[in-house]
Amino acid sequence: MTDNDHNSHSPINPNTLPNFDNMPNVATMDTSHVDKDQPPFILVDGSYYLFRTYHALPKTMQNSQGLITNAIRGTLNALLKLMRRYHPTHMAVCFDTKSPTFRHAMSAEYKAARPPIDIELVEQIPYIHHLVAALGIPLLRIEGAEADDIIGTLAYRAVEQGHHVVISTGDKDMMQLINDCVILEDSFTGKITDSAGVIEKFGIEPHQMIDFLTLMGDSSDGIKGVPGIGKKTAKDLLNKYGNIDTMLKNVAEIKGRAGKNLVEYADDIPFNAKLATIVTDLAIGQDWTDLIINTDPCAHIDELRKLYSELEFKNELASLDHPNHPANGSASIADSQADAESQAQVAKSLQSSTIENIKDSKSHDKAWHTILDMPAFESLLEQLTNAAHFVIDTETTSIYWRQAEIVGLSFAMQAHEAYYVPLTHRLEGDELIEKQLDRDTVLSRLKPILENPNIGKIGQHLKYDAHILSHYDIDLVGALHESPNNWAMDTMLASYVINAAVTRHGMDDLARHYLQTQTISYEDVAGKGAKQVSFDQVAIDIASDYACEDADITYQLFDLFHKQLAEDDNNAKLLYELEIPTAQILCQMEANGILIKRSFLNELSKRFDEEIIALEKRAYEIAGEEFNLGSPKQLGEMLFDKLGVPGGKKTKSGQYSTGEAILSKIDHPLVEIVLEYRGLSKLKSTYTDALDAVADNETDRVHTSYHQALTSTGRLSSTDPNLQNIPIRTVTGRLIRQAFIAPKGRVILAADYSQVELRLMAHFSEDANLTHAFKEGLDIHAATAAEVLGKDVADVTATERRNAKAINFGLLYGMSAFGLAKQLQMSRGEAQDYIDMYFDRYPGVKQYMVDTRASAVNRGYVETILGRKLYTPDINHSNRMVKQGAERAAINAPLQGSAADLIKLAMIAVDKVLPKEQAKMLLQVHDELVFEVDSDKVEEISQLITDAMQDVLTTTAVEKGWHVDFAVPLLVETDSGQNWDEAH
DNA sequence: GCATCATCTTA
DNA sequence: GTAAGATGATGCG
Repeated sequence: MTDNDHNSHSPINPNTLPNFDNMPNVATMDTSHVDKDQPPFILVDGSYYLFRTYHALPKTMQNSQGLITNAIRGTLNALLKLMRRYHPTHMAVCFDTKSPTFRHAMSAEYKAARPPIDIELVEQIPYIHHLVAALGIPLLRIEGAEADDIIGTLAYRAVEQGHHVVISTGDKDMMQLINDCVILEDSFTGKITDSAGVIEKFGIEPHQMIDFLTLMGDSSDGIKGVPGIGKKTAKDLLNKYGNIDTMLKNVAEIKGRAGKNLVEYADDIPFNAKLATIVTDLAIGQDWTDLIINTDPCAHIDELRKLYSELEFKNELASLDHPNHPANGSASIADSQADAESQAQVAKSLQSSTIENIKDSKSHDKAWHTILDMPAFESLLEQLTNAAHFVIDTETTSIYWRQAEIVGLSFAMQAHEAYYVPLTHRLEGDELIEKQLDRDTVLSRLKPILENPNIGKIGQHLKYDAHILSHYDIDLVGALHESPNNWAMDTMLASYVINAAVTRHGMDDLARHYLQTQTISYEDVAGKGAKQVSFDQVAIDIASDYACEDADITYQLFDLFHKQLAEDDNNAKLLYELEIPTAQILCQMEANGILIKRSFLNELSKRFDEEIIALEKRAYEIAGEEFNLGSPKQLGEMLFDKLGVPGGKKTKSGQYSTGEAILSKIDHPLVEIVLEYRGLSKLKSTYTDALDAVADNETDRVHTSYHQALTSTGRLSSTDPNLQNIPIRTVTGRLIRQAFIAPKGRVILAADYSQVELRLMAHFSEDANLTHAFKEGLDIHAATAAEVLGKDVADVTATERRNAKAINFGLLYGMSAFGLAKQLQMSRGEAQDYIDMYFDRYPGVKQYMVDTRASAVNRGYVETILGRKLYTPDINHSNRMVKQGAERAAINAPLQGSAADLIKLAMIAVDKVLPKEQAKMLLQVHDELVFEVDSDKVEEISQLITDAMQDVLTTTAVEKGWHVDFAVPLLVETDSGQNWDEAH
């Protein structure tokens, strides 16, 4: 099918800039003459529906030819909805065209910022154009004009001539066109916005919308805005001054950053205002009176029939034989016409995208029970014993597992039914509420069931519940029969494996996204902020609803994910063979903790403090006055204003940039002091003081928490404290590492994968040179320098090696010449030459970059070595910067993500062979594992770990069904010593 | 009291 | 240029 241009109109010269000074203003025009009894003139922002429905509706809407039809259906539904609602006589659907407009002429960025649209959407566009035509609705595409401006112009003319207007769009920029007789209606979300709606949403009037956007900026439209002025400040300033002109006249009285930046960026305001303004006086031929809907049922019925059958819109097709034509806007037909399934899909997607339409989970028929007596508990025990699997959730006094005590337990054995067993809810005076069952009795009766490996355990973030239960000497185990590994399902990890990027993986997020259900929030039951109480202070009936809902929702999620995983064998394997076993190991590692030498940390802290004070004193002498050395703002003003040092650059929020990269270029005694001050105060506050504060007072061990469902690539993250960013690069920083020690009779042993991401690059790219270097065991950075410069490895200088190292890292990060130039302090051209030389010598690597970008664009995801799909949602973003960012992330993701897969496999492999009496796994730092090991077994255990890690792809991975023919050797380096520094 | 910015730490 | 988390300063309510 080809696009049919019979509805396109004569071009507008994109180089002719509109006259913004005399632009007619829809929001402020006179509307007293408008007759509201007539049906409104409807202007549809076709481009909005195209993009919105394409991204919001499932891609599973397809015909048997594999054509995705979600945007076609979504846009069609929007049109039909409008016709049903208004029975309009005049209407137009407006689309952008590909040709440049005056906005391109205004801004170079605008010109460059036209990325390709997803092919799956492009394919749908001609169908939409044809459908609009076949429905008898005028379609407007004007070369050189944007849909927004066509709509603005026609809306103005219609109102001028006495008609009221409905603009069908969800684009907030269009709010500037609202007045008494012009409203916006988003037919996808159902939201209608009039003047009151604008005031409610942004606190300003529609006629202030242009100024509002100009001040605040709008990244999606490339409007920069004034730094330091966001939604809120823009609103307040407009309320005070009415408009930007008045604001600028009184700018002297505007305090703070906003006032300062208004002056500084005043010159940019007119330009931004133009970008934000919708044109209302385009020289287009059509008048609203020309845009008549053809309501003759027979006019295009054959065309419609053809389209519906090709698209396989069955119910729409059937409805054509009905006496009424859909273009009549007959409600009875329109309601019956979309087929039930796709209507349901549309409805589902709608619910997930608008909070107002989300169910609350209580609207179901529910059977939620509170267990308060032994007979009821006995009955529950019997059900749990006989269940193949069930959901368990613990309620506790804290979100930190280390200090949490159990308050109650909830269970679910099927959807829509749940049980809560309150144990230690308290009255205000901390007294236990009497009617509850005894905690220890309940736990001891549950213990055999929770420890029974044949009864599957399901939960949301089970690592947490496992920690809690282990406080009470219960070892939570129990898998599904079809998956051998422990725990039947962790819904958080399941969601993470299925799609790490589509949503966060907290239960509230999962309920909203997958079940279209808004759960009771913790704040609802326990209050928020300082007034929040712990769960044992929540009344039992309220707590029971909350806890039962958690278990119920978790069960429903289990049902859903179980089905989804049955259809994707690799995802199931990633969950059951990789993530869940990893979670169990993490649970042990967190519980182990790492011993620290408190006295040493305290000494360091004291030493740092003395040096900091001395530095402050010297700084004040140089500056001539006291100021806060830790304040970038005060430092910037002191250095660049008061002391008059040249080289001041400002950040986007208007203050001087004083980052290390800038300061280290400045030759001034104060700078030296500041850099040393910063280094020391960072070490003191973030490490020496903080570690001492979080260490267990009895055991002197520090227990981090690993978050397993957070990063976009599959890496773990570590918090409270973060033990993945302990210093190593500087001598002083390394002192911190010396505080991490082993207990008497043991040593710290660290094992890390050498150059794992570059090896993965060699594997994926199959580049002959890179592969060769690793196979020969060369110093990879020196080898790169030698290769690129065409000299012998032995002749490579230190600088040459350093540059090669930077380029190797750059590769992993999706490097640009700009970025490399900054890193190496060379010109962009030099950096580009260097990159060109590199790609000339490593053509496989270049090809990998090209292929990975293409894969991300075409499929919407990239894959790791174990087949984990990492989705790249912004890969076709309309903003060029965002898109390029997504491309770099897409290049990096398979490398970083595969390294994460490998270390998880390694943890599982090592855990299996590690003699638990003689060694403990303590930490994971992305490509490194840290252990404490009996001193007399170091050699032996070190070898055990090295072998397990190096052979992981030929042993553990294969056992679990992943067959990877890795292109280069995996190398593990180990070392040991009295502390973590010595072990590295 | 809470959110955001700038800065700095790691792989 | 990728991926994270913690801190102090600052500004807002």
